[in-house]
Order: sequence, then structure tokens, then C-alpha cells
Amino acid sequence: MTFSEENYLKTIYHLTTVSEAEISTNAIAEMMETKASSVTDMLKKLAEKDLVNYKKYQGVSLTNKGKLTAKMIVRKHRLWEVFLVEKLDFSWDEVHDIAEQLEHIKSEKLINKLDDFLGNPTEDPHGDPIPNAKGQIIAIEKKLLSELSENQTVICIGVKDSSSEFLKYLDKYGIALGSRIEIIEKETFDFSLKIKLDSTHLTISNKIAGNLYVKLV
Amino acid sequence: MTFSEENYLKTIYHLTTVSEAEISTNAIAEMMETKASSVTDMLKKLAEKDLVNYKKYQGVSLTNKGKLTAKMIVRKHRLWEVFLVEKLDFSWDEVHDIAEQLEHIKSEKLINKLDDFLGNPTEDPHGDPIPNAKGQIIAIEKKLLSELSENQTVICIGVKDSSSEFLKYLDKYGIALGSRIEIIEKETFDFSLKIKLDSTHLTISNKIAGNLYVKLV
DNA sequence: AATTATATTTAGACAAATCTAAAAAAATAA
DNA sequence: TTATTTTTTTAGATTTGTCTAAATATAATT
Repeated sequence: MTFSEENYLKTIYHLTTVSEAEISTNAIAEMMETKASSVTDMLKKLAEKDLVNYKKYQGVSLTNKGKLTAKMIVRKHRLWEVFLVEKLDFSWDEVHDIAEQLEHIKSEKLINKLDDFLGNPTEDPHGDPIPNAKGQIIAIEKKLLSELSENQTVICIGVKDSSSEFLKYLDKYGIALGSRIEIIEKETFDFSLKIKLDSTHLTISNKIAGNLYVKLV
Repeated sequence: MTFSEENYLKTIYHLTTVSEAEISTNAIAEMMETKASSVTDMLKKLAEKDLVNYKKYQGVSLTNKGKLTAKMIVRKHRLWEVFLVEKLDFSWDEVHDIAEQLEHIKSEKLINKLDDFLGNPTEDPHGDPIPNAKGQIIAIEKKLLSELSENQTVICIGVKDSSSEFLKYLDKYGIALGSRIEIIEKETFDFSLKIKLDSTHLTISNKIAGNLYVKLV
């Protein structure tokens, strides 16, 4: 399996998760910033290998084999992202390009050992779920902090906006992956939140809360 | 810089460290298990990029630029090997193939952060030196345990024989990278050694000692 | 339903990295 | 020194993934 094949599979997988329907050649070309003719060529090859269901002009979908393969690439990508953020202290917005490369490293043993080393995380730094070694995705209840109400306690699991401005803001106030947040009070006027972060108290705007993914504890 | 170009540079670098003289096309082909004609093609390309000095029929050598590039690849390879052994608990003989892949990941920031994460190691699990971020190699005094005499204390830094039999032997008796070894007694008959490993006493044959690299403390 | 527009595929070309087979240079032996 | 062997290079072909331009199929519009 070449890098290119893996990238196509991953793209088709991602497109599948947002739309359900058969994926069009153009959609793939657009997302990969390549030409439709190149996509057609690759789809034929992937069909040959039984990784996609492809019929001329009819769009494409992943076979079970293709879906599993794609999930394994996503698994690698997200585990490496966790590694970069948690162990090497990268910020959330720097990790994508590096993980794009690392996801192609071939060794099942490596990725499973990495998984254990990281403590078998279930979400990556953006709050997206990490498929397990069998390709299963255990979806956790991921909510935006802004959707919750007073007296709830949550753990920060990711961000919606991953601009460096936002990440710098989070850094500044000590909000990080795994931070425990308790909602003390929610203003009815502007929906700003008084929260307790570890042992410090903080007020954050609705805009901030609307970009923070959390899970209930 | 493509993977292939990097692999050629690395090979030329390794051949340089053993022989000093200009490297022949055939030597490269043999080491890389490819054909001489392919090597010629690549040497032209590398010369074009000012990474090697190449004149038809005259062999090849690295330019300063090429040497630095090669050292950076070696740096990455060896740092990843340390990571795999120290953090992911791989055994010494399993890491080479994976590091072969990881050494091509492009991100200076990544490798420097990894270096820090690992505590800026100076040798890889085989006892080979790790170039620093500037490409400098600080050679430590690497000796075989069998070369030393009674009452000396050393740290285990690598292995000469990296067969899995030998590594299993080391595992069994708790000899690992970083192990502190004190030579209690050396038999004059068979040169076997009585050693103190951490707090336990052990007797090892000359053959074992002749395959263990150590540094003096 | 016919026409126009859009999407997709095909045909043919190209660059990168490799190979085989043949030619040329260098090294070795007679 | 000439002949033979070995090494190295060249020429041309192949594979992979890409592209452009043209052809064909599907969708949208009148």
C-alpha cells in the first residue's frame, strides 16, 4: 500500500463520515487538491485491490476492507497527534502536518505499543475519536461547553476552532486537554460562564465556550 | 529531498565512515541492493544538487552540505531508535526497520523536541553516537566489556551482536541499556567475569562480555 | 425533449526511480 | 603492451502517480 493509496482511502473515509452517500470524483479531487482525472486513475486501482466499490460515473464507496484500512490510518494519525501534544509538548495547531507523515509508518506493533504508552486514549487533541486496534470507534458524548448548564463538571477533550489565536488564549488561561472544568454560573444575558478550572476561578465568554469540546464526567 | 535521495546519502555516509576513500558505484549498489546503473542515475542528481562530488568513473564523496544532510538523517534514525527502545519497550533488534521509516519524517522541530524528551541521549541502543542538532558527533569512549579489568565500573551503552538470542540472554539476566556494571573479578583462565549488576552478582562468559559495549563512569 | 452545462472518463504525455542490455572506460593479467 | 576482465556509464524501456486536452456521460434548464 503506497502513501498515495493511503491518502485516497483516508479522504474517501472522511468524506463518508460527513455525507453517507456515494462519494463523487470531484469531491475527492477538491479535498486532495488534485485533478479529477488523477482521482479516476486511482479509483480504478483501489477497486482492483478490493478497497473501494467503484462503477464509472456512479461515485465510489469503501468496501469493508477499505474501511478498515482507512480507520487504521486515522487511528495512527490521531495517536501520533496525541503523542505530539502530550509527550512532546506541541500545541494543538502544529501537529496535523507532522501526523500526516507519521500516519504512513508501517508497523502494527509500533502503533499498538504507542497506544499503550499513551494510556489508550479515546480522543485526539481535537476531540475526534481514535479507532481501537480492531477498528472500532467508541463514540463518547462530545459536547460544546456552551451547550451545558450550571453545576455540571466536564473534562476538556478538544477544540472546534484550532486557530493559533484561540489556542494561545487557552494556553494563557491554563485550559488544556484533560482540564477539569466545573460550571459555576451561566449568565442569562450574554451566556458567559463562570467556571472553576482546577482550583482557580475564571470567566469565559460564550464564544470561547462555543469552541471547546468537553465530555461529561 | 525524496526518500530515495535520503537513502543514497545515508548509504554514502555510512560507507565513508568505514573507508575514508572515494566511494565506488558498485559499493553503493551492493549496500542498497540495487543496480549500478540506478546508482549512476542518482549520483548525477545528487551532484546536481551539490550534495555529492561526482566525476564519471572516479567514485563519489559527500560535499559539506551532503554530509550535514546525511548526519541529520542518522540523527533522526538513532533518536527514533532510542525512543522505540526506551519509551515503547521494543527490544534492540526490532527497531531498525521502523527507524528506517521514521528517519524520513520531515520536521526539525519534531526531532529536536524528541531529543529533549529523550533527555538528549548521546548514543543509540546499539552504542552508536547520535549527532547533535548542529551535526556534531561527540564520540564517547566506547569499549567492549571484555577489554576492561577488575574494579572498573561502567554503564552499558550498546551491543555488538544484536541477534535475538543474545538480546534474550541479556533480558533474562536483567542487563539493559544504562545498566551499571562493576567488574568484581576477572578469571585468568577463561576470562569470564564476576560482575555486580545493580545489587545482584552475576558471572558472565568472555563471549558475552565481548559483545557488550560499555562506557566508563 | 432538446439544449446547455457540469461531471467524469479516456487518451496520451511527463517526471521520478528503477531496470536490462549494450557500450565505454579502467583495472588486471598474460 | 596487448588482451581480458571488471566496473561504470549510457540508451532505452517500465512503473507509478500525476497532468492536459479531448471525448463522453450525466444533470440541469429552457
